This record gives sequence, structure tokens and C-alpha cells, in this order.
Amino acid sequence: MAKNRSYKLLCPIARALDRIGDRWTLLILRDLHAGPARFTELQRGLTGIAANLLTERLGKLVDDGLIEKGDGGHGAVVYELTDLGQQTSEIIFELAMFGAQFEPEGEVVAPGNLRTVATTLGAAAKRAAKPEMNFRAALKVDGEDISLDVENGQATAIYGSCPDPDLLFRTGYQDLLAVSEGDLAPDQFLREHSELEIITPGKEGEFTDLMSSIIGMINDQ
Amino acid sequence: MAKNRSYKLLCPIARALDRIGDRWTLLILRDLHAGPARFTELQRGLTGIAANLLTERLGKLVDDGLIEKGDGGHGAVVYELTDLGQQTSEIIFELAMFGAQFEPEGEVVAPGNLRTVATTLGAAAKRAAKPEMNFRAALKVDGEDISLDVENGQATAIYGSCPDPDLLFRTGYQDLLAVSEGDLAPDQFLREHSELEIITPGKEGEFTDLMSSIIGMINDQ
DNA sequence: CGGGATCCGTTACGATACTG
DNA sequence: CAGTATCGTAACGGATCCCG
Repeated sequence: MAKNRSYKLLCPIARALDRIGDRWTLLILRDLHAGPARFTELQRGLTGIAANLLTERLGKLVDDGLIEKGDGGHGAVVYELTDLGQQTSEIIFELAMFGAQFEPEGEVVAPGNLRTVATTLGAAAKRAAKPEMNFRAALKVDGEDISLDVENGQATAIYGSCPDPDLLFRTGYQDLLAVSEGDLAPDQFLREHSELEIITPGKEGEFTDLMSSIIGMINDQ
Repeated sequence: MAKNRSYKLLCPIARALDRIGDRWTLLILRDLHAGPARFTELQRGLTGIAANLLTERLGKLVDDGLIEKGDGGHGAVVYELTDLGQQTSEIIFELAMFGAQFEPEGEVVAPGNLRTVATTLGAAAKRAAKPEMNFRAALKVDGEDISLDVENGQATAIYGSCPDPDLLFRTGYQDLLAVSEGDLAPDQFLREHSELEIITPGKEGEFTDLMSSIIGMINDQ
């Protein structure tokens, strides 16, 4: 992996792990599924990854064609997923579904940013959205902006503010986790642990439908 | 992970990786999805994992409730998946789908046994089988037995011989890989790189249907 | 022979410091 | 901001040995 620790096995699973099985690598991809990001932004989301490790992992991901360096404006470098890198979406979503059932144990810490929320929500929405759905939702989770865009049932969630939204939804990260772990009932979450502000009347039904589907999908797995 | 290298992140993906993100762990689970296995059988399938590492990984998987020690008969210990461990099936299948597109590079080596084939085939069949399908297929891949059982569309593949099969299917591991990578056309694979022996007439249609669906699913992803 | 435990050299990781 | 350099520590990999 990092250097020469490939499994060298003639097996598709081993070949996948040779590319994304290193420590931190899947978490880096997780954050990039929420949209292009700068080096420092990634470092913050990974809470304490050493700079040299992040450098090495990014380099290997570029070499393997999963990500590429892009132009973030005024000379800034951003990393973003290639088409090949996008294909890890299903893997990451299944990991999230599997991991959501475990209680956080010991001294855990919230990530330095909420890109993980955008990724998980986006992957879930891709599966749960119905073809007739069309809306743009501006989410604020603990004050951080996430844009959820659904176009004819094609959902995309990006970490960042949403231009021209149909509605605004506020909640907290801890509340989202509680719902996904089954510790908080969906309707109680929607009634007491979040605020919904309607901008385009009529769109709020589609949004709450989608949220309910997502919560149901997570809980009954 | 191994000792205290948990990510300690409040994120479902990190919580999943704390359990199954260690080196070798997903490959161990891969082999166990093909049915219970003994220590030495696992060691062979993983081609060269050090005994101490396998011991440590198995111990952690038992502690985390993903696998358990069972009785393999005449005092033999076998490791097998718990219900929780079974839930990693989707993750492993998505890894296989992602990894199947890469050409093996450099000096790779075939795994010491073909449990990986049973796992990948089983996961694919679970998705591709239609509800009306019912058959038992005895597969021989490079002489190793894999049992594919489909009951009302519920597919299970186990590494081991199939009792009372409806048909017998022989092929080679390299041929299977070539098909899954798109280097060998499905119909050419079925005609020239495999043998089908019919035991219960009429069942061969269901089997080739399923195989075609699986190959199509892998290739157009 | 199966299922490990122990020891040891090598490699990767993690923290801090430093640089363009 | 975006990394590079250094270095102590922890994990890995290979071998050997042990016990039923």
C-alpha cells in the first residue's frame, strides 16, 4: 500500500484495498465526496492527521487516478474526485450504514468540519430520492452549510452554501447522529430538534418525505 | 484499530473503519463470507499473513462481535460470521465491484484457495437472482468446489461441495477474472471457457440467466 | 498438524518543527 | 497555506518455537 505493502493478490477485493485500503485513505475520499477541498480543509476534517501522511495519501490517490489537483481560484490548489474516484461512493455509503449502528465509545471527538455529513447524506439521498422529486435545500448543521440538490430524483449534497434554495433546514450534528443510531425518533427529530423555514411553498413535503425515507433506510437495515 | 489507533471520530464511517479498517481484516471477512473456516484455511487464503497478525485480527473481530469461534467437528475450532459480521456483505461486494475494473499489475499471486470466488459470486448472486429462481449448482473452479444455492431468489454461495446439485459447472479462475474485467465476452466465456453438465433438465436456463445477469452487472458499472 | 505465542528486524505512523 | 524534514514509537512481517 503506502510503498510496497500491496496485497499482491489476484482478487478484486484485494485490488480495491491496494488502492483505498490504507489508513486515512477512505476518510479522505469521504471528505472529497462532499466536493473539492483544499489541503488544510482536508486536514481539519480528519482531526489530526499528520501533514506528511496527508501528503503521501493524496499523492498516491493522484497517482492511482482517484483524485486530481484542480484550480480553486486565486492560485489555490484544490483536490477533487475523478470519475474513477466517484465510483467509491457506494463503498463509503455501505461503510456508513454499517458504522451507524455502533455507539460512539470512549473519548471521541467531532470532526473538524461536517463534510462527512454532506457525504453520508448525499449518498443516502441518491438512493432514497424518488424520480419526481425536485428541490434545493439549504442545510445548516451546527452553523455549517450543506447544499442538498435534488433534480428529477438525482440527489447531490455538497459542503457549502446553497444558492437560491427552496427551503432552509437547521439542526445539530448530535441530533443527526442520534436519529441515525435509532436513539431519537424521526418525528421527534423533525418536530423538536430541527427548524424548517419554507421559501418556496409546497416544496417542504418533498423534503420531509426524503428525510423520512433516509431515516427509515438507515434504521431498518 | 490494532491497539489504540482508533480514529476516535464521531462519524459513522470512522466507526466502521475502527472495526474493519485494519490491514487484512476485510480480507479475513471476505473469506469467512464463504462459510466457516479454520485458522490454517484462513491463513492459506490470505497468502502469507503472519500467524501472529491473523491471531490478533481474529481476536479483535471476536471481541467486536463480528465473528465467533464455533465447533468444526472432532474438536476442531472454526471461525464463523455472526449476524453482525454478515452485515459486512454489502461493503465487501462494493469493494469487489470497484476492484474488478483494475488490471492486476506486477507480480501478483493467486490466493491459496478460492474462498474469494465464493464470496464475490454469492454477493453478486444475492443481487441478481430473480424471485422465481430455484436451483443448486455445483461449481468447480480450478478443481475447487463452490456450492451455489438459490432458493426462491435467495442466493447463497459456500466454499465446499454441493450436495444433490441440479447442474455442474466447471471453469477456471483466470477465466472468471477475464470476464469480470471485460477482457472476455460473456458468451465466449460460457461457450469456450467452461463446461456445463446438466443433472436436472430445465434448470440450466435459470443458471445461465443468473450468470449473464451477474456478468452484466459487473461490466456496466 | 492445527492454533497459536515469542522474538526481532523493518516499515509505517504520529507529533512536532520547519520552510517556500 | 501547503507542504517537507526529522525522529521516537507502534505496527507489521518473517521465523522460530511451543503445546495439544
